[in-house]
Amino acid sequence: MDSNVSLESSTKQRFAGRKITSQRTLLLDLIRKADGHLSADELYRQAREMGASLSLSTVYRNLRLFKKLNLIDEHHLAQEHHHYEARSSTEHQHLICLDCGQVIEFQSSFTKRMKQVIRRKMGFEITGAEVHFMGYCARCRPQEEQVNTPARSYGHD
Amino acid sequence: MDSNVSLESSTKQRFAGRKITSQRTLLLDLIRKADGHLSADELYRQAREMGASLSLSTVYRNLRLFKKLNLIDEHHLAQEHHHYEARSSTEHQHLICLDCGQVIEFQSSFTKRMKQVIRRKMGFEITGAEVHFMGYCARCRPQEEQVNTPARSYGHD
DNA sequence: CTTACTGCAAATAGTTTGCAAGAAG
DNA sequence: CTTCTTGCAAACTATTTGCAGTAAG
Repeated sequence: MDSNVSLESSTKQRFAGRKITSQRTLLLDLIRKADGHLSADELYRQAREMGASLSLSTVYRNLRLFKKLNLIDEHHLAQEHHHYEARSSTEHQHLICLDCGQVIEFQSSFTKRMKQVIRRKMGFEITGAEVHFMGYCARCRPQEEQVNTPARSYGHD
Repeated sequence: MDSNVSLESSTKQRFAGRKITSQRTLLLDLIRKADGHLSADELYRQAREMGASLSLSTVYRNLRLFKKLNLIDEHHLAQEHHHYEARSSTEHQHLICLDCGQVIEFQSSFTKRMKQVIRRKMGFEITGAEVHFMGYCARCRPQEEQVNTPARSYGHD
């Protein structure tokens, strides 16, 4: 299955015929080195802090390009703006704490299996997944058990 | 028994002390009757078509309220705007076709199980989930097995 | 040289907010 | 009557685009 992975290939190949500009190289580098997910604005700021000369439009334009070339993934987390991260071989999901706002990554084989089932049962060919769980992390979780919780009648757990 | 189906309770209870306005009643009705997910704008348009007098801000304000009261769920699909739908007892996930744009709902017990595992393993209390799979539906799926070809009109930029 | 890329500013899309008028309780 | 809600317009945030100048190939 790894026969066609090109994430590590040369810069030339990366951009598939497009021109290699300092902005593109830097942006992709920053995304790859970031350990989490970045917003367009965070990315822009980081680039400027490194002394690079580029504009926010360039950031957006290139994010779109990278996405099209499958170099990065775009996530629609529970926030107003998007987040981007380098496409990696290890697929993962996100836990979002509604209190402290942190985003925790986790892995689960469920997603992979779910995809298989969907392809078989519905003929839907899945190319990308976004799995987000919202809730409260161990630290922010309320201690006491609510008695009259109105919003949790999902066939119990 | 805790199986209070609060979704069907009286209008008074619904808004938890807030005032009951014609706009609120209509909006919630429309959301409940819609079989899919609506955007704020679609909802606004539908309401206007029914002759109702309301503004887009009112739609947004009330969507926010309904969300807070757990009457509806907000989804961040792979689009620029949000989608809303009545909170229902049957939890479901979304398949989004990147070609024709349709959003298909499906159910899977995987999600429920994943949530259990996460709570046990990570102590993360999950209150809401968004599971989206992007890809190509049976109709739009290319016949040939081109998985890695970015395919289709890449035009430029 | 040629064509694609960038920066800037202006344009959009989606959503929020301040304030005065109006409706619910 | 009092308080909450609405409508309108203006504000805001995230993102896109037109155009002329600039850099990559």
